[in-house]
Amino acid sequence: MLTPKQYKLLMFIDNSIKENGCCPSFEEMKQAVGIKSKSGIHSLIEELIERDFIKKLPHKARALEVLRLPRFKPKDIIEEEKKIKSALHDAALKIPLCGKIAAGTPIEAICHENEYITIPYEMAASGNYYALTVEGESMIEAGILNNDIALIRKADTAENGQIVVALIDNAEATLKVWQKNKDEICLLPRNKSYEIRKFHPSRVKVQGILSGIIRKYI
Amino acid sequence: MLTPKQYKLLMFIDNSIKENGCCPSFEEMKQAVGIKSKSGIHSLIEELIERDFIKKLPHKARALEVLRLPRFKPKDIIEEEKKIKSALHDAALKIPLCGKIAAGTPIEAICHENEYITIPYEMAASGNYYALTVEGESMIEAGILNNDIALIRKADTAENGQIVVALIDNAEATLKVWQKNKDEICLLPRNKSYEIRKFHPSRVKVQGILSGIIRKYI
DNA sequence: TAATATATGTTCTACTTTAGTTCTTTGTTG
DNA sequence: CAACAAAGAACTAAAGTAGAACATATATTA
Repeated sequence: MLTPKQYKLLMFIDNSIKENGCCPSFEEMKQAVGIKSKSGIHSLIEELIERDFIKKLPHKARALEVLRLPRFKPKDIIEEEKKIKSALHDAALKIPLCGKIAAGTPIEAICHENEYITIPYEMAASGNYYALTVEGESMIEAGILNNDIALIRKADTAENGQIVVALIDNAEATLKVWQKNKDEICLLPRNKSYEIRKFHPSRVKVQGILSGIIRKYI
Repeated sequence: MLTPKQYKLLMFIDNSIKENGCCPSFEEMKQAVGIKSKSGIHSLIEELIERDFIKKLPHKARALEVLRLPRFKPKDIIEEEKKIKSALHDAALKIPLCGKIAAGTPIEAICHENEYITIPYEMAASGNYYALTVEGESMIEAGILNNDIALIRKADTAENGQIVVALIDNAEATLKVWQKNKDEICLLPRNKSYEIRKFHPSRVKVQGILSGIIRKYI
């Protein structure tokens, strides 16, 4: 049976010939298998020849031929493929990135369908999510900075104290702490130099609840 | 198997015969393959004959015959594989989650190999990354809160002003703003109630540079 | 049909680039 | 430390490029 490297190389050569019609060079094999020296490839190939998996025209370059393929995969390869699969599963969550939150238009209107952000799987295990770029400093004391990416779970109601995306007069979307009193909605900033805004409940709609923050440092 | 030029020529000849019904001349092949001398074509053809891909009627002009073509994969399989590859590329990376950053022991020592966090692909396009849970409030004015997940890019040097994971006396790891003066390292908090700590350069090592923050709201 | 022109194919030399081999060093692991 | 795997340098070989001279087919036409 083959070692993982031998298996990987054999499959690469076979695949490469079937796809490109021509035999890969040692340099290409190096890359594919992930080793840094041609001598490594050389010995792998000798081993594959010895085991009758490939044939070589002597004194020719790029003149390998695959004779047969192994029936079984080495265990390590199976393990690796499983990992890749689960990584794929975990990573499958892409959510749309919907422009800037302080913009004066409703969120739906400014969604570009082709911008997505990949988010941590655990972060959005269920429900519908979207992402916004935060503009402005009004939530700075809640650790939400300008240009942070806010992950929003779609919702139309909120509990007091939650940070929400609120749509005011169907025109302006903003990220604030939600507080509903008897006859009014208060949108609380988390920055002392910003003022609390109060609205009649009919003027304000919850568009989503803040579910995560992602920030990148350059 | 074939070299790229051999493959190109073989496919051209095969195609040409199928399309025009007759074998192309050397001049035509020169153009098709992109070389400037007939001798090159000649040797390519000799090689193709040697490998049993084409046959030649001796002492005849334009008298080549294609015997076989390299085995190909069905196109749909190639397409599918490409899709998987690009999905993988887009997929989020998993990086190890390494315990809490304020802990008194060096980071390497507390890494649990089996805890991972999936992060946005764009966030860690290259290099080696790991993640830490932030403990404490010392960076609160930089928008980094208790329990945030800090994404760290492994590094052993930093520029002044960057937020780094600093290891002090090989014992204590901490997240602070890095500032190197003439003869001392200053670790600056971003919280007025914390003090700046100063060390002799020999006592402090950079373990990584803050590359991202991920926060989850429940 | 023989002579000839043109198209086509072959061989040679010289050279550059790419590919493959071998050997030494280095590092790892049991 | 022995056994092994990998990395790298130095080397050898093959592939590719180019041009010229030569050889052979095929077509033309006197």
